[in-house]
Amino acid sequence: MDRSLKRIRPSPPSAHDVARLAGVSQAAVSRAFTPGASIAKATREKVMEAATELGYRPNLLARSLIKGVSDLIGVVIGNTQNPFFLPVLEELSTRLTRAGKHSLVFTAEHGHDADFQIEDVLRYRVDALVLMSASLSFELAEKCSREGIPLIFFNRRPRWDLPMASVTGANEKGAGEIGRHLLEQGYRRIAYMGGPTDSPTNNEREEGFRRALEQQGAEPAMRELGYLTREGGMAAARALLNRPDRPDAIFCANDFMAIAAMEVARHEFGLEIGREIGIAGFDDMPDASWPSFDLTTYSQPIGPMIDRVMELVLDLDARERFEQVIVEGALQKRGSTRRG
Amino acid sequence: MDRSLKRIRPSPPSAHDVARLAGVSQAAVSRAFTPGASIAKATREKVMEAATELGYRPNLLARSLIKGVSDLIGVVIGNTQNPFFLPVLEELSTRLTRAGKHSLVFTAEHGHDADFQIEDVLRYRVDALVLMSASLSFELAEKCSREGIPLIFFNRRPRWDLPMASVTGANEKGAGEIGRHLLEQGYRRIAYMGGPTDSPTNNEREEGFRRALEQQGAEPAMRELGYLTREGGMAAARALLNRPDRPDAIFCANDFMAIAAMEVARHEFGLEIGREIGIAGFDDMPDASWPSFDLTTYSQPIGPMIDRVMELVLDLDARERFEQVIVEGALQKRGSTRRG
DNA sequence: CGCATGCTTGCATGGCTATTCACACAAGAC
DNA sequence: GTCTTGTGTGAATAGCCATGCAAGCATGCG
Repeated sequence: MDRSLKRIRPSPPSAHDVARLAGVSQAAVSRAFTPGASIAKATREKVMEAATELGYRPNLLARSLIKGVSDLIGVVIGNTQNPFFLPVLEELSTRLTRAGKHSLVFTAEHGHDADFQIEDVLRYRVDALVLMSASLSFELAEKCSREGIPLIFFNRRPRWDLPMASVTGANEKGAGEIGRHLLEQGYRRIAYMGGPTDSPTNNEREEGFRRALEQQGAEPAMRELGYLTREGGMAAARALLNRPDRPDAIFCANDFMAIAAMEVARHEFGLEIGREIGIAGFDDMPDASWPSFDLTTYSQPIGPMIDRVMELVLDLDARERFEQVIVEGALQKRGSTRRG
Repeated sequence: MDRSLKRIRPSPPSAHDVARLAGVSQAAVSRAFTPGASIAKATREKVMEAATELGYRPNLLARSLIKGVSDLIGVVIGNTQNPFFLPVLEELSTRLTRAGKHSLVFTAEHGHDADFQIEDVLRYRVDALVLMSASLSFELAEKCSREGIPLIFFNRRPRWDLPMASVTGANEKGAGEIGRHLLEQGYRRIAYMGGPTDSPTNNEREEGFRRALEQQGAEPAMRELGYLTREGGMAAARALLNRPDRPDAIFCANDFMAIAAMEVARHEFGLEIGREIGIAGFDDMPDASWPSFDLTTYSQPIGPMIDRVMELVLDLDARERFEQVIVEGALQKRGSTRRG
């Protein structure tokens, strides 16, 4: 009986309310809030005044419904402990907002499958989908493309030959530079420590590295593939360092794992980093330059990479060009591979 | 002339299309997709079949428009380099998705002001707003509350006596434990290194720390307040360590700054961490337990904290109780404060 | 003064779905 | 066989805003 739910939420004023107060039509209100619309200055002011008084704010959901464009960009972050992605996410979100878009963030729960959530993403009619280090099943990818939603992979190339763009660092090139650098420094028993073999990023880095060693006539690298977690990296490092032919240098698929390896080498095996064991990573994430790590690595320049992502998100034409953009970084020589 | 924009986007099928194909009304389609709605099993199947054939997916924007509930939760992350927030954000986003909500992420561009963006947030009719380590001006906060949008501060108490809830770690208690721990370890010239004084989080930690020292009859701590960036932390550490009465222990407002301080102490001043200088932080972020840091800290348990955030987001009643939830963590004694 | 032009404005409609209401129909009670 | 329930269904409406269209108005030109 009159168990009135205490104003669950006072429904916000609509354009009609404003129109009534301002003594104009609802259409005028709409135009007042549309930059460049055909409306007299005086009218716009009247409307704005009424709007302020009522606390009116156009409902973007309704606008999206009409325009068929939501201005929402889905961002899927692969479930990773890798701190590299925090600045990336921040930068992306900032830039999207500045461009009048907004980021709807999802996390891929179990490693690979952003699958389950995609359904939700699509229901919100996002204008584009940015996948950060996450994968996608064949069907799902197809579903998006059929839906006309551009797919942009960040830091990961799409596995199949499907219509989607990608922005990645210079994996092969960078890994090659790391390989040559290690040889120059005099390391000879070199290992590669990577992620899962079904990760294109991992494979490109390994391949670039392998090829560089080969070209220099060096022994092929030992391999140890773990997961991309902290524990995975540590386990992989232990496996390598326990080998009878213990490597004297390790190139890790990313900085995060490199730091894990460094910690194991230094604190579990008592090795002096650089002199007794060289360690290199990939990404140049902020942690890499802490003096305690001083990690040699190949940078993935976040700013320029996001630049390219934004182009792909905003440029309609790009939807038809499924570019594989590669952004070059630079070798960061640091103490972790300094021998003498 | 017929410069047809090559199917800008094939407008997705609507409930009407499905209804026509299935030979039912649009209402039936709606019901088929509404769990618990009054619809015959056979009808639902017919609808689902047609829906699958057309690739139909209910438009959440339209649904939101009707229901007056968007299922969108605004998440504002303060512009911070602090890696602590990546796992927090991931966990929050995952949990929201699991609860059928979705996170609209914004970044507060210039330190304090999430202000500018709030306007956008409100236009999307978010159901709630979670502020992570970000502040909000008085007017904006009021605007939200007038709009009926619950505000939830995470890791930061609202500065004014306004209707908003907060979930924070046990700042005072934790800082007190750190203080007592440092004294127990025999440190005597103790410093506090914190963030800006207008940050309630900073102030609570400093206050808890100060009081603990006082109760133990110890000298009041030296203070050095920097910004919450890496460079700020390093600068503050240099200032402290250059003092004639150099402290023998430093408690930093968070792990991120503690690590910055540790790096300066170790690599610029050549001090042995623990023996010559004790360092403690707050948060227990993943990096803190790398053996190279082995940082004593007070944990902010992400899981339980997010639990409480979710309660506040989901529980309608909570909107009327503006709770200040404090989640206790535990002192993590590690090597960075081990003297002998 | 007549008319063309350009700027403003309101009306009406559309976009997509959830929900109320009334109604049809089947099953069960008597 | 009638009456009552109950279940399923469709028509109609609402929710909020943008936009095509036509009409109003003023201005400028001839």
